[in-house]
Amino acid sequence: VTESDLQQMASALRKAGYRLTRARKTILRVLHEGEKSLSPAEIWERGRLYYDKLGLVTVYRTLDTMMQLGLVQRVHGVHNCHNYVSTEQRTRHHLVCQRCGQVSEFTCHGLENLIEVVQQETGFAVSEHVVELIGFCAACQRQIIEGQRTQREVTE
Amino acid sequence: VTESDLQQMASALRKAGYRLTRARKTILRVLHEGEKSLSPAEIWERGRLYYDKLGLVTVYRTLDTMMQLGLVQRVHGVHNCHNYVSTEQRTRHHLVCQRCGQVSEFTCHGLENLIEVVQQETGFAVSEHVVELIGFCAACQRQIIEGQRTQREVTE
DNA sequence: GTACTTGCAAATAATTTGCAAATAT
DNA sequence: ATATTTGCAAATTATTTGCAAGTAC
Repeated sequence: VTESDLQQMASALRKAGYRLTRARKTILRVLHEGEKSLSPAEIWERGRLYYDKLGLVTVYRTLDTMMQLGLVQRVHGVHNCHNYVSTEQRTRHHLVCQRCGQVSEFTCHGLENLIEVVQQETGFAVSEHVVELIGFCAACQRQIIEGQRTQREVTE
Repeated sequence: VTESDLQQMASALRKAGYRLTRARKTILRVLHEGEKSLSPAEIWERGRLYYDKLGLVTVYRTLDTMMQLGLVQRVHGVHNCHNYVSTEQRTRHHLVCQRCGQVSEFTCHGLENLIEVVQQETGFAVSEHVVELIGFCAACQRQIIEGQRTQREVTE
């Protein structure tokens, strides 16, 4: 999450022939600094702190183009599938905290093997994959335990 | 995809204290015979062939309760995340054809190991996962090749 | 200067809620 | 008999489109 990452994403837009407008820079920035995945509405909300004229429609349109360029990815929770994160690395493997929403990435060993086996067995040609682990991050686990303790104290 | 599977799902509803209504039986049946994942609107459309008074709202509500009971699962395509399939087995691993929409399941060897490693490394407690492979089924691969051949014949 | 982009308003699509009538047990 | 469930209409929410004004290059 460095400044140069941001530059890189900006130049990817430029290379593809898109103009580097204030709205797009704002959206890039918001996605970039977000440690968790964000809905279009949330991106809009945060973006207006930097650029108060930003329109929600522009957020939708920009997310579309950025998806096409592979600069952002959709995050598929068990329920919510409409959040986005910026593609920092090329790994497509998200670890999603179902309490605080934090999204981190993990390296997924052995997936290539699995894909190979499945292709052999089924005749499928696999071109994409969605792999997400959903659970509770370390911090939230601690807070949940705290909460239980507090509750017990109150109840008794 | 047998008749007794259907019975089983029906009795799961009953056990959870839900009534076995005509609408619910219809929705179960549609999901059950569907080889591919279906959107709420598609389920409604197919369901009305069996029960013409079926309401779309009921489809939404029934899908909610069936999700809660684990009788259906959402299928997360790269774009579309609002389709459902019935949970025949307990595997949560879908192989999705991006051309014809067919959903099949595959056995996912080695995932437990991966989850274990990630938990160790990150302190995350993983409780759910979404693993989907997206690509082209064998039949669609053949048809694509056919199509190219035909096109070439036409062009030349 | 000009083509691309924006933001608004309005249109469309998707999902949820309130409630009287219907029905499963 | 009665509590649950339904289906309709209406409300809400999410997303897309048309278009004149604005802006990056």
